Amino acid sequence: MNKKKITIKDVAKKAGLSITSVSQILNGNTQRFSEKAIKKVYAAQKELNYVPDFFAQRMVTKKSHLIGVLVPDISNPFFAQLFLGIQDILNKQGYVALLYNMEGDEKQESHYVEDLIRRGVDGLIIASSAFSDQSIYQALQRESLPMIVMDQKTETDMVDAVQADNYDGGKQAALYLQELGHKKAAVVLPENPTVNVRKRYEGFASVYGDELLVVNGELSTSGGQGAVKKIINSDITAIFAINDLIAFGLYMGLKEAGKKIPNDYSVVGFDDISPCGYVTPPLTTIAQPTFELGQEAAKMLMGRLNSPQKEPEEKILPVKLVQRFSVMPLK
Amino acid sequence: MNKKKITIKDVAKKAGLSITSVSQILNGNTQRFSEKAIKKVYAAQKELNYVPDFFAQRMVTKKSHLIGVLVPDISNPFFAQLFLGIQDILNKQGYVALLYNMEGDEKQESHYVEDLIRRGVDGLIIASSAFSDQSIYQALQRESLPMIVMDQKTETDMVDAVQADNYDGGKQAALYLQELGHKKAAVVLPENPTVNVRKRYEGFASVYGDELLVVNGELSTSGGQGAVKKIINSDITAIFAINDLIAFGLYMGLKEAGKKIPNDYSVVGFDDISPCGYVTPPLTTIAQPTFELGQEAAKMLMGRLNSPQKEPEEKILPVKLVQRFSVMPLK
DNA sequence: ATAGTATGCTAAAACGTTTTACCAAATTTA
DNA sequence: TAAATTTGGTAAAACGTTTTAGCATACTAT
Repeated sequence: MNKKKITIKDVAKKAGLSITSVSQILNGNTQRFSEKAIKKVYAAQKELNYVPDFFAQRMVTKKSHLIGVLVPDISNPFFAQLFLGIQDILNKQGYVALLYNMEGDEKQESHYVEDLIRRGVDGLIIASSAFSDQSIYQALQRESLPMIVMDQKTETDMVDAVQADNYDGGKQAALYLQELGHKKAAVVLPENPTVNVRKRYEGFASVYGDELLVVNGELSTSGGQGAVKKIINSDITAIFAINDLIAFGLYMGLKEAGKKIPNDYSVVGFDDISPCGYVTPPLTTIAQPTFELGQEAAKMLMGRLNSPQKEPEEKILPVKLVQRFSVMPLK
Repeated sequence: MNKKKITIKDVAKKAGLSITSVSQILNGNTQRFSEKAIKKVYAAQKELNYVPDFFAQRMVTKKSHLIGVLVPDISNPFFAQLFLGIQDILNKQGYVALLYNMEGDEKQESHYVEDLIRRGVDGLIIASSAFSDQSIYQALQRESLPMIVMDQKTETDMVDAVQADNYDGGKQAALYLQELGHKKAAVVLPENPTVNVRKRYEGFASVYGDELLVVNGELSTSGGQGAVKKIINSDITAIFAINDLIAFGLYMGLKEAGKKIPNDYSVVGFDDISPCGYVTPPLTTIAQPTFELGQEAAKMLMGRLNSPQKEPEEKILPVKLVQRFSVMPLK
């Protein structure tokens, strides 16, 4: 039970060198040292099974190799997938992600951010909505913490950003539906949409113009379910669900109402989360490169960490329509 | 741009007291101090907007208030939900979860655990499989780090554990199916099942005995899809998918094969993840109290942190059958 | 031979807390 | 009134690194 922590001092003693030398060599600054010294240090390290104390290290370097990640809902497979992409890159670079789930209380977002700052994260990836909160942005500026915002870039932000081509996605969905003969369409989206969601809508609206029925519903299955009432009271034949969860809600609601997809209504979603494939009928949707989106965000953050002064960058990844069986040509 | 870090020293100076006093008071050890001193310290803190440096604090206290969480696949909504439950409790207590996703390379699990240890986590929640790896266990013992294992408890482990009543779940599924007249059933599960999965199987087998067709398939949709071939070549009428993802795979495979659920085959799943509700037909399944499972694990870990010497505890949460529309009585 | 320059290494400061051990003054007890 | 105790506080050590500044010694060039 005598757990004596092994410190750099022990290694130095065993190697017959100074603490400084051990530190330098172990950190790769080997230029100024002899072969022999280097060998001895590594040998001692191995023998003692020495690993530097994380907190002591961080205290002096001020780098935690910790990245804060904020998502609105990790139980939405889209964000789980996104997180996986982020983690993929981060881990390869020796960084680790601290995941915070906003779940409802997005007002508290600034509270979480404060906490993340306290814990000494080196940077943030914000895939959540309430970034609009100016106070967050200022807190980050104050600490000069780099961050990447996902899908939330407003034109004025001087901040790195990565997003999917939401506008084009909406447009593709609309073009596809129109080509198949659908004259009138509905789109269901939240009342106060975040930027990315609004872009999808705008892309869609750019082709459907006035022949568009807008129905409000939250970004969840119940949001979609709640929207069907208005839809079945209209004369539209196609529905654009602003995300897949809403589309699934429509599935449920429409079934309850005795309507068939795609016979009565064609529906296309957005995201391409995995249930799209095993729902009935499989959902035609606009696929985001979700994993890659996460990777890209992480890469961009790593990039900024290495060169803090470079110009804010913005990356837009393409989306594509994946055709399954929830859409039919209107005869 | 002159970002001078505010330290406890600054607070001490402003309050006209010693560093020691400030530290004590701010940490709630106010007994030995006068009202006046206390007031002054708080005032100074507020005025300077002082917050203790995380790493300096940790370096001396050795507590990170960080909990490592290992899951096999965060994109499975089950684990996302579980994580939410964990986070719910942890955050309320001022702790934070470090989520690691094992995704495939479970051999690397011990590598991740090492990393978690290096980063100074105060404890671990392991919902992953390869805990069998003895070396992990030893590493943790060596550092005397508390951990909770989920769904992986083998009889011999002297470790805190929380799990769902997997055996009973399997049994409930079987009883239900049998009652509806199904004489022969199949169960699909991985070749080398983890403990929890085996328990489900055993519970199911305890009622079906010999009339049981065992088909192997991984814990994913593709695992279920791959299993249908063997199933349609048999004379069984009911299928127990050892988790919901497998069930969804069966949905896809059976459809391809031109079979209908529940008319041709009744299927029941396990977990009750959210897609169960919007798949067609909605999936009858054994519901785990997923969120609560996570909460319970977190609570138990907090408990052990506070009293390291208490006896290892084991908690089993009940599961229940939720009937939807993927099962029919056999006429 | 002498100045200059690599080469190989180290002592000590710094990072910002918590904790330990102790002290002086004021109050109580005998 | 002397001794003991309580009250309100502090100085300094410790935590385990990285980094800065510098120091011999040996080699090179003039």
